[in-house]
Amino acid sequence: MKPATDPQNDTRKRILDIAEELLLTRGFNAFSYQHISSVLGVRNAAIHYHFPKKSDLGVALIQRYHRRLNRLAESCSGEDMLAQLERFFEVASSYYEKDKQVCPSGMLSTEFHTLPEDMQGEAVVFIEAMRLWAVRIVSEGRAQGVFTFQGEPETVGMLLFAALQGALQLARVDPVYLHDIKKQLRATLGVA
Amino acid sequence: MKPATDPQNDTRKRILDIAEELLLTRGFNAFSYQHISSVLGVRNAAIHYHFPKKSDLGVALIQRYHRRLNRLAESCSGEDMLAQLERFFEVASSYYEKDKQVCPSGMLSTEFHTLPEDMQGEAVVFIEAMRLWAVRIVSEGRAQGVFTFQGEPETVGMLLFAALQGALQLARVDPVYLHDIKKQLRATLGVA
DNA sequence: CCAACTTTACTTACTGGTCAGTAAGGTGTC
DNA sequence: GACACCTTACTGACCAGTAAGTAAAGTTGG
Repeated sequence: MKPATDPQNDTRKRILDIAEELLLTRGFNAFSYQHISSVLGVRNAAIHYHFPKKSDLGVALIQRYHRRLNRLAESCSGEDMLAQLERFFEVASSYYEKDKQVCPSGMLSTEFHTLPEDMQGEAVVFIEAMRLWAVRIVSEGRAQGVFTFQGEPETVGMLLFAALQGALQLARVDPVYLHDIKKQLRATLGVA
Repeated sequence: MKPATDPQNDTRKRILDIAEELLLTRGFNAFSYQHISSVLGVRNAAIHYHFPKKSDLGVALIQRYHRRLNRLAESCSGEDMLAQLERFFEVASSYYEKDKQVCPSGMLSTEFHTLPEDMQGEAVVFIEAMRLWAVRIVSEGRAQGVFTFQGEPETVGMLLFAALQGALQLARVDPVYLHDIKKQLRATLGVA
């Protein structure tokens, strides 16, 4: 039985929360420990206590995304495929609605070349998990006769993933992208 | 009549060429005037002579992309729509083949929040021009009966644009994305 | 035609700021 | 008294940007 504000993990969790927001709005190269510590009201070195290197923080962030993804994909695996598709869309929309964030895969793949090696490794497995989720939705959706489309489920899943990633980024420049591309993806999957 | 190596513009052009490579591989926030000057074999301040602020360099880069886009879109406007679609794909592929670059719109929209204001303005009009090119190809292609698809040409054009942007980024993590998404886009447009 | 100037395209040298990361010390809790 | 969780104080690297100087090429007036 732990108290509401667990002293053990509270600061660590708040660091991750602030870092997540900074990662998805500014990018890994464009935020600093100063940004986090000033929001948190602690000193710089306090962040280094919990995450000695910035890449430790980055790896922890990606692993948290990965755990969330697994939990979400599992939790909605019982729903019908149309609902699961909308869940996929909702994930994207929820990022946009929070300060026009992009999705983690969009930021990580774009910044990939400048990421520390340990983060690159985590990013690869996380992004592969994202791809598999998209492919599974499309694949099962067609098997159940809910989706109809040209091409293979594997490539349509990748199209779904890549298009939403691009839409979230382009929505920063023109908000219509997110709505229009979700609408078009429904049409492409034959559910419009 | 000017010599092959125009002393007037040679350095300026070489700065833009090196900066372009750095922008599309590392991102605007992740390259410095030091990177450029060391490659060019000049001192840091020489870059500042040609581009006083880093944002001046950024704006010049985007404007050059925009001019190139206009030239390319115009030069292939006489070809049949299938060829124009392949031109669009070739632009994406050529970025990937050069050190796994992403497309300018992908980098600029992802980094949008951290870009200087003058660059943001240029990025908006450049990205809008990209969108219009994609929409025009899809729109004319369907009008001519070359493409058949579910949904509206406007949203399919945006899907084409966003999906390729995402594919170029994800190709850094797994090279299959670029090929598979091009293939799927052809299928979605009914030309497979 | 040439001397005096102006301009172009740099250089060296520097500033002030930000950055990740470290070392050593303090303080409260089990 | 050991440990968790911070603090202050610091280092060295990198960053964009500036100021002042310089060498060469171009321009102009006599």
